[in-house]
Amino acid sequence: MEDPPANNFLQTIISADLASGRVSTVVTRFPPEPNGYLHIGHAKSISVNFGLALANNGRCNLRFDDTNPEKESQAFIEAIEADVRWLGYEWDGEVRFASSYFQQLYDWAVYLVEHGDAYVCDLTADEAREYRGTLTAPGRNSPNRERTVAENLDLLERMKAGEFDEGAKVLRAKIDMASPNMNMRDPILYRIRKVAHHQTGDAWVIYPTYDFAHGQEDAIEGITHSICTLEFEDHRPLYDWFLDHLPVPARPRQYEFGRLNPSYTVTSKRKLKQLVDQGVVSGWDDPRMPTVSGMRRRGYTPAAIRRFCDMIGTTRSDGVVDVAMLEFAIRDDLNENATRGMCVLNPLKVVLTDYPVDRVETLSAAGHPNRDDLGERALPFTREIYIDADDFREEANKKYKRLVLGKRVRLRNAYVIEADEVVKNDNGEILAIHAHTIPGTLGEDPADGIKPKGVIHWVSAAQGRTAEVRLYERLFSHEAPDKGDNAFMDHINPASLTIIKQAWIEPALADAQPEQHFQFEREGYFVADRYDHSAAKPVFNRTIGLRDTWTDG
RNA sequence: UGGGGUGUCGCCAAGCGGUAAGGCACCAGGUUUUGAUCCUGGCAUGCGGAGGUUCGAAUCCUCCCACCCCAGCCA
Repeated sequence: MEDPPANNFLQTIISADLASGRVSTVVTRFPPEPNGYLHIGHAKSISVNFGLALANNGRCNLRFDDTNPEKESQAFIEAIEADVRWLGYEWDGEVRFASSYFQQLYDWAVYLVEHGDAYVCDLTADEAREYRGTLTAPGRNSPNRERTVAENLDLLERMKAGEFDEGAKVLRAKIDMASPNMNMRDPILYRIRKVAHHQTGDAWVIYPTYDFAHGQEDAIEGITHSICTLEFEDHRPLYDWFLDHLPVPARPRQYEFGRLNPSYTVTSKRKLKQLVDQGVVSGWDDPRMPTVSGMRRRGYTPAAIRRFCDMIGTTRSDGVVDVAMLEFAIRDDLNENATRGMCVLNPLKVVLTDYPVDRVETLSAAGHPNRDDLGERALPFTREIYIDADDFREEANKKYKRLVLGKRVRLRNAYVIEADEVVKNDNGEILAIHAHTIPGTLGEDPADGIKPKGVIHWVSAAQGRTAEVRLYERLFSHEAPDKGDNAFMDHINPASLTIIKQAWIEPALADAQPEQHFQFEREGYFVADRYDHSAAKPVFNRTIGLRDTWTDG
């Protein structure tokens, strides 16, 4: 892993802990709930947790926080494992599950009851909310708060045995209903849910809440630094309270960092799901989705995503990160590593009238302008070729560096040509260009000293192949689509996907393997679609366009 | 109006009492058979605000302001 050592407040804490001897080995964990797909925000968390373990010669567990069977599934578990691996990380040992600690957690619940620290409460959800008080007013004690230990033990056992209906009873910690921290107002430890669990089946009808489970899971696994996002900060006193009141085998500590909020995107599971459900995108792995699987299909690389996470840093402030930074990371990676090729998106035929009709000249082009190890590719040149319609104008000002009637242009990796005439139909639409080659310009400037102003890409009409090309742009046209409740649906970019059914690609590109990355010169970075691409029917997705500083003249 | 946080360039982010790193973006040049890459230069007398301590403050103190999180039997 080439991740540079992190230098942030978490590393500072870890270094101090290592130096003081509080911990001898750093153990972190990435604890997703298997109720959805991983997105760019999770990628940051993964990068932080695995990165810190790696940088300190420690370990990082992958633990599914599966305490709420209603929303979870095995399918999500498998997808998450695949995403973590794809990002380039390997967890320590076997995958862990909170559910495999259910018996231990229950035993600890009994322990709290025995010590007078927890009680069974009969309040309904509505009543409980009312008893809880508000942000500014203290709550009131539950009428069941002073039940005897014996009675609580009996009730808890019967909850576990399935004697009560869902919602009829909960187990709560006895802390302080007047605490200014809402999380300390007798939080719920167990609730009754008579649904099968994807891991434990019908073994349980009561399930622990996040608060009662997380810290203890960390203790069981010997997690030294339990890193989560800022919104859990208020839960830390509770996290510590459980560890203080239970005979846990270790003493983990919780630390929080600021969530990643990229501009022009939404990352809440609810909103992403809405995009999928309403058909705005084709699925969770649609190339426009900020999910790990979506970015993968779009053509982002694990290295670029990791690099991006390093670039943005890890702090306790939460701001909006400009997606331009993510775009920079992927361009930077692909510029260095992607093989070059030529693809004409908006074809305009050019007939080279001086070139023999049946002649096929096999030229050679570098796989990469400054990396010989990426080899060369054969490039057939013929009398009829396609160029992009945007690369020709009948007349243009001096800033236009492409083909202009009566002027010259360099065909990338081939000859310099000069446009002689425009062929139009009755409606005045351009059908083709007639041009001629300038002899001796293969790898050489024109002998007459009249150098072309620009270079354009092209594909042989006779030897090229057609391909479907999907041009993706940002899903949202608003910098902060997440602002407001449902407003994000109003900011969807109607042009986020343009499908070109018949683009022309040079023959070498038909050999692309699914998920292979390319730079289509002068256009951008593209990837052969993970699912739809084949040699028989090539399909490429635009990952990101090339940086374009050309201001039209 | 209770509690917990955060405020350094358009964005991210170093800095931890000694006189504002870096990256992204942007702007201006140079190189270039990709208007890409690459290279060079520019870009905070200022660190949310106001006071104060100090020879000296983004860094310490006081007060104020803005924004974020918390009232799921979600995580």
